[in-house]
Amino acid sequence: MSDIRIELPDGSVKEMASGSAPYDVAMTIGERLAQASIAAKVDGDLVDVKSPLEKDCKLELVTMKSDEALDIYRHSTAHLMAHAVKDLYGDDVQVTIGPSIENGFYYDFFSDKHTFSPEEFDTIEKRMKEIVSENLPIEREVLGRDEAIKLFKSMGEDYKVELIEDLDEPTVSIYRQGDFADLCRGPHLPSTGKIKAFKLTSVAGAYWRGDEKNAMLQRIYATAFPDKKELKKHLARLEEARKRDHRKLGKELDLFSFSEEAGAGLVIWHPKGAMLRTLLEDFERREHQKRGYDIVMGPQILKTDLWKTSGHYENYRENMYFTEVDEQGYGVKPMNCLAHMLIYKSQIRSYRDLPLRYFELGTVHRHEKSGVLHGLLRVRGFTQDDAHILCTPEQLDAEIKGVIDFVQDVMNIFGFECGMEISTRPEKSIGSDEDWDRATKALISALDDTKLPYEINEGDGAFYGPKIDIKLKDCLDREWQCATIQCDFTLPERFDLAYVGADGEKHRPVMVHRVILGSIERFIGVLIEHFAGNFPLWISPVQAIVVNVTDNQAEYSESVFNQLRAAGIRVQKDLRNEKLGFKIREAQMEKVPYMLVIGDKEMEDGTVAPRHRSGKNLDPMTVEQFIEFVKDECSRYQ
RNA sequence: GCUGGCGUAGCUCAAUAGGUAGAGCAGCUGACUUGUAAUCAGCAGGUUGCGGGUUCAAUUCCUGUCGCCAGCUCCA
Repeated sequence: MSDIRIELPDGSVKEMASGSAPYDVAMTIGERLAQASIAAKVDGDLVDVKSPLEKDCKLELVTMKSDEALDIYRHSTAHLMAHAVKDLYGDDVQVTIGPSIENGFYYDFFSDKHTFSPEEFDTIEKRMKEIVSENLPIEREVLGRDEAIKLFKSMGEDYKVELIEDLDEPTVSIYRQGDFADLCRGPHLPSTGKIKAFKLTSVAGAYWRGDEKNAMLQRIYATAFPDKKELKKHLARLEEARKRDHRKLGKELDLFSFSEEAGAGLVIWHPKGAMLRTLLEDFERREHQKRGYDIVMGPQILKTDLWKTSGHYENYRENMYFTEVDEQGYGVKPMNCLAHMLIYKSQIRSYRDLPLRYFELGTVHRHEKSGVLHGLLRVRGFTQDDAHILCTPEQLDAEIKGVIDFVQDVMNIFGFECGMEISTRPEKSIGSDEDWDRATKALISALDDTKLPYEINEGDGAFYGPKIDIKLKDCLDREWQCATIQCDFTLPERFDLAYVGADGEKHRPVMVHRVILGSIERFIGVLIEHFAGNFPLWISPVQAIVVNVTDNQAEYSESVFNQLRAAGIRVQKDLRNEKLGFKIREAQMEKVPYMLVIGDKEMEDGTVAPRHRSGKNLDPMTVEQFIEFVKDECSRYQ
């Protein structure tokens, strides 16, 4: 057998017999490296440590320290779980697929005989641990297509058969560990004994191949880490995240509620929540005015015919609420664009008028499927900070840049890091190539200017134009779209919008549809979790609370309260005959930024003793000083 | 919408071989006049989400419906 030349990352070259495996190469370097190697990269492709090398190549060993390792580790743990499930339930369940995901993996099973429940997790985990301690070798085997189909048919694994039948390959690989075999591209850990720490977390339904027309499978989610310490850390992190869940905090801080009687997905804002919302809305109006937007307002319902003109009746009807009075049909608005179109059309527009930027805090209603509702993050009635920019094609570029800047300014103010995505022309779409090209380039160049990373989703744009989506994460790392910037070629067309150009001819304006926070509801939801309810002073519904030590200071406390309120501070008072510690505790749980303690000392000196919710005490100061102090801390934004 | 789980006092939760509900906190009343995360005592509080069924008897079993949770699908 001839020798092959294997180049290692440090540039050195090993001469090995053809057919040697990466494991053998590792052994020539050291046994510890060989034991630590869980896979290898051959000319950039991931393979098993035991897969034979046939020709000259570049080799890189993959240990748990490398980025790819965790994926492989979790994928192997998914096989381990499937193995355990097959051992326990045999032919009652069929395996399908089980990829690694962030922090762990899942595996989808089909069964019409057995329904998994979390109570079984212990049993499954126990069996998994047994297989780990058996330290079974995980072996790759390459089969011909027909052979593989025959094998999985004999095993009664219909889903695997379907997968192979759809594969356009002459051969497929399977991985065996003990008597368990699974169709898989690999690579995998060399043996089950390498798996150290995992925990099944939940079970939920999932459609076969993600299509709701297909069978519903049972998906078991699990988390897996290279060692127990990291697993524990991850579970603690999840626990911590649950504490800042906006649905929990919303109730505890008395911000909002939902009522079964009112209807699902309809937010009821309590005084503190409504205050928070009002502060954000005021902020938005100021910021939009600064940037040359005109504030407009449209009606809540518009005639059905108009929704036909816009195309919503045809494309969006299932999501809309309709009503009929005096034989006239109306649609409750799911979007704000219609009235904005009408404002544009209310007079003849010159190119000198453009760009026009119409801004509306527009409340819309959409009948979302019941299963998707989620606290404030997905509701049926919400208010968008919506604007439509109508401009000439030449102005598009600058307008988009302006919006991106706007989004960045605002996200910086709140301290959000956000992920950006750009979506390009889908197959089914309208508009000329030239329009799409111009708009897509405008979006890309604007994003390039920000120097921030972004992803491109080819063909994921709306049918009417390309878009940029900006996503924020909730406390459990689920992403939610907030800001979005969309170019639209349909509406100007459908509404026959025009402007008179310098040439005296009619031209079609371009429309940009954009939101900054997205929906006030969703943004507040994310905001609550981001700050864990400890809102910055400028948006805290209650900024300070006056707390007296005994009845003796009641009158003075009352006057302090009145002064603060008159100065525009959002202040409350707690003059109950309770111990100071008790009152502090309550204010603390309400996450009030400043507690103004007033005892005999403060009363005599004409001061207050502010205690910050962090537990830090400020030096006593006069009421005037405190007012200045608060105004100063808020001054950047209001 | 789909799959699975769940719905008990304002809140957090108890109560299974079916036998008409119990605790803490909050609330109310009283005492205590208190210095930075819970003072004590007493009182009151529920047609067990809602409708139907099985049963001598249903919080518990069945069914429909509304809502909530996890995920899928879809979207701000």
